[in-house]
Amino acid sequence: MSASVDKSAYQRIYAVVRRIPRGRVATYGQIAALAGMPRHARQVGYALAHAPDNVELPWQRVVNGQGRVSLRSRPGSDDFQQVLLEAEGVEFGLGGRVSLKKYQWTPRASGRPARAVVRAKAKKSLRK
DNA sequence: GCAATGACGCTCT
DNA sequence: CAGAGCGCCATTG
Repeated sequence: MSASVDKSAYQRIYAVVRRIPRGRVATYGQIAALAGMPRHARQVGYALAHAPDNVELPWQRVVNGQGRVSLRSRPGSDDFQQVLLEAEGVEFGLGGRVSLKKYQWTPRASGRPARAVVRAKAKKSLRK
């Protein structure tokens, strides 16, 4: 019950992550925005860290805003995630970087990253 | 209740 | 394009 303050919030994040199609990646901020918390990118990572393994959760498709695989407290896992993504068709750059411009997932699926839309959403929630 | 931490993001240099 | 700094916010000790 420690992490179950508001199960809906975490469940929301998991639902969004589960929604990511294969061969595509999403950023923490994007997931947070889609989950209803624009500025809670960090919390998304926290939620995934506490994510139960009894449910299918493609956390591997979640990367940071730099298109890089976030390092975890456990070494070696970063490589594992990259391998999984490569197996899905996602190509990494030399610095282990992915072209979000090509692989970032978009709920609208217009063929092109609707980052502007996501940004507008976040802006809407910006404090006045 | 306060202090420290963390699978992050954005801006400036 | 890459590296470093500051900001945000919930969870944990």
